[in-house]
Amino acid sequence: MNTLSYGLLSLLAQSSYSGYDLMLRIQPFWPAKHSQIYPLLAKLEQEDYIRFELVPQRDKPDKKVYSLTGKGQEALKDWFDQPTAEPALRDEMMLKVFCMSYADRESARKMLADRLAYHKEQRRKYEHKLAELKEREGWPEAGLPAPSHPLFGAYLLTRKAIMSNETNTEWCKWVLSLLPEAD
Amino acid sequence: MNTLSYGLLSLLAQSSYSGYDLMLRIQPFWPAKHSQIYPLLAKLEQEDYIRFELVPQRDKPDKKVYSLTGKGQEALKDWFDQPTAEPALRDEMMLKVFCMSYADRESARKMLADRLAYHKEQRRKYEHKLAELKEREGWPEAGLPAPSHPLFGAYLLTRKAIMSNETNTEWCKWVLSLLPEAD
DNA sequence: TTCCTATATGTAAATATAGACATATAAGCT
DNA sequence: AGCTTATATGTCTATATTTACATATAGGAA
Repeated sequence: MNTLSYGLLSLLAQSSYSGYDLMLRIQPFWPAKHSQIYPLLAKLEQEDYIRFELVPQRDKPDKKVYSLTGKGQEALKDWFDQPTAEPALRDEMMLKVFCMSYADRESARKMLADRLAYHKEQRRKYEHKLAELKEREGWPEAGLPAPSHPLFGAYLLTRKAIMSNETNTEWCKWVLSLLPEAD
Repeated sequence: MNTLSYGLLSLLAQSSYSGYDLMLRIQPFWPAKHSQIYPLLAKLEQEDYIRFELVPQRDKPDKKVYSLTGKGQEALKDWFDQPTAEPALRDEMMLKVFCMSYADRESARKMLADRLAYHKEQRRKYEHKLAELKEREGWPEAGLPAPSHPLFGAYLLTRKAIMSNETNTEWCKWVLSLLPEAD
């Protein structure tokens, strides 16, 4: 049981999902390809942490909808109380910034403009997710979901993503302001 | 040549470092163990991107001090103009937050308090690095280093780290305020 | 019609990363 | 005297992760 496994269980604690859904939803928190997810789900199913139901679909391939077993729920609780690993950020751009004084002004500006566009697109997605959350049944009519609310965690994470997004956007704009166009 | 390789070249563009130094300095931007760094440096040296000088030391083991070759400098410039990969953040805590509504209040508070302590310690290190930068020779007496200054990138990255640190700290405190102690 | 994207699931091979084993010196702690 | 930490470099093995190969249906774009 590695961290990604627990991440999948954690998502399944909130709702049942197909492997494809899980793959898409875990991206913002733990990037992984489907080639890593599917074998892991098969292993978790074999070891009785999760089970699946085959759901035939029209217009789309059939899917396996996974849900937590009792053993899975217990594993999740045990994991929660274990020490948490430090976050690991790997960003090629930060490595490039290190040698920025040796690069062309235009190259540097382009790199930052690209990152800014990336953040803008991400921001759009986060706002969409927030709107989606607020339409989910059980969402409180006023204020935030309580800590016991199943959507509490998802809400906190979306807020976190938006906060980080704003900070990163601000940083990119600041750096661009230090690199005036050389027209 | 993978991203870590370019990261090492990027650090060496700024100054000469031993493998041990490189390992320590690249951590905030691209976490890697010495067991990954040393073989990579040997490969980069074999392929003439970097060279080293054996430096005997008293009181400490001898070291290899690496520096960029002309080929390394060219590779760095070419890399800079290539499209930059998206950042990848892997944080076990974010996965735990997803299922936080199913965990004990105390466990959740402990997790966040631990993270807060981690951020505080990191903040101390970043401030130290900033102070260190300002003592380096060539640092401008007033204002920021110019974009052409060799320390420009390091300064931008330290500022970025501090900004993110503040945002993450703020988020942790906000979540803790939503989880009052159940004394 | 051909290409690309999204949905959906899988496997095989290559690469990246982490953990353990190995060695050496010196300082500080118990 | 033995333990831990920091400096310093390396290898070997296990695991994690990515890339490529595979297949199937449907919709939209060119």
